[in-house]
Amino acid sequence: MARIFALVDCNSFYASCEKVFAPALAERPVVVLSNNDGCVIARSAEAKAVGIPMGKPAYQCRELFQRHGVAVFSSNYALYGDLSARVMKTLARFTPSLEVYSIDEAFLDLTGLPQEASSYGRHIRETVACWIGLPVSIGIGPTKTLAKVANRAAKKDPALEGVLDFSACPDPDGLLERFPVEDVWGIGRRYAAMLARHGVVNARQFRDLPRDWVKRKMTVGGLHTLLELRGTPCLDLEDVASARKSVVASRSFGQAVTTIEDMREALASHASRAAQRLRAERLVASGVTVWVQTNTFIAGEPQYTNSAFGALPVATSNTSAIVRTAFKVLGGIFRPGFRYKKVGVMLSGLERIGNHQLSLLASPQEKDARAERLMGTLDAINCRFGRDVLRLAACGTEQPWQMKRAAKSPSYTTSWAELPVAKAR
DNA sequence: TCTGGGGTCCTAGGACCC
DNA sequence: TCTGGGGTCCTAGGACCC
Repeated sequence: MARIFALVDCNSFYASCEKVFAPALAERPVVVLSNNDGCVIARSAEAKAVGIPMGKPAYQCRELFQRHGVAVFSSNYALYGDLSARVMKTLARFTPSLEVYSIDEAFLDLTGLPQEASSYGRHIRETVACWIGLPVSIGIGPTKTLAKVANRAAKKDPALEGVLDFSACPDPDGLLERFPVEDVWGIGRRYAAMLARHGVVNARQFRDLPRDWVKRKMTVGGLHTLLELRGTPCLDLEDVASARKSVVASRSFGQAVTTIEDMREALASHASRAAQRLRAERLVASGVTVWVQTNTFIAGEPQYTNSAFGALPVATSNTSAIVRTAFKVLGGIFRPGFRYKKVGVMLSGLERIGNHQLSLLASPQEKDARAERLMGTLDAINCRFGRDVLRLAACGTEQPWQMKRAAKSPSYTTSWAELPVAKAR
């Protein structure tokens, strides 16, 4: 049976989340900034209309913000993550098979749908708007790549009212011709530049290239994209999440860090977050990579970046064990005399808990069990009373390196203390 | 002054083995 | 001294995604 895929994607997701709880902002331009209040990472339709570019450093936009009365928010991932989960739960009602592709996108398998696909899409769209208060766009097609194409077209053309079925499109070739090749899923900046040198600038031209040329120039990934544009599915729905291979935690500092003491505090705090994510997914890690980095944007300042790997004696998700190894690795790469911008940690060699190889030198089981209970208690307390209420002393108390979040909205849906208040008259 | 964070996959090439 | 073919594993780098 011919496949039918739908891609549902929330419009200006982070900015829309902020609007859900601030109805006064409904018609106003809204932007959300990256961590550390660095760059613009989300813009409402109104903010796009006044010409605020994506990815632009916030300090270069101050004037635009003022002139147009833009509401500016620091990113609030607790809020976005929670609204995302609600959207996904809603979408799951509409399909036997759902792939959560990112925080604001999901693929739905609509193969065998008894009714017309675009009216089903409109029904999904209205339901999400009504239940969650978020606007979505829906693209439908015989492959995931064409569903992506349709989705973007649906978003761009207001006449489509947020839903487009590629298969029902009267002029598919024309649609692909108007579609810039760099906007095709799987074709990034580098490949787009290479293709432009060969005179290929739109999706139709790309679709009609010879397949072995594409395979040679862009490997199998590029070939899959080509075939998918021709309507041959190469990518299936991944409805069971594939096993994660690594966990990364890193942040830029709010202000430059120069001492190893501050560096260790920040590293301990990132490593704690990474270890907690490991435990939440019932995983253990066998290796720790640490990297440090100065601020490459400051010309004329001495630059240094380095990274190193350390094996954990036993695969573990225990925060203290991971922090201990991370400190050892940091000791090997930290050089005094630099103004550091960032420290990061990556946990690798992940395995399901219980599956992992026990070391011959492993400590007695009793000790392991106690450490495990301690971590369980720590997670439970932080879950109940708020993230980081309980943390390792090594994370410090002053934390001068903490990132800036000057304009964060309340955690409306994930913190008792910050619930929105409604008044009735 | 101020420039995000977290992932995956593919390939080429080197080391090493028989 | 010459010297083939085949395999595995690891790493680095490049490309992509949101």
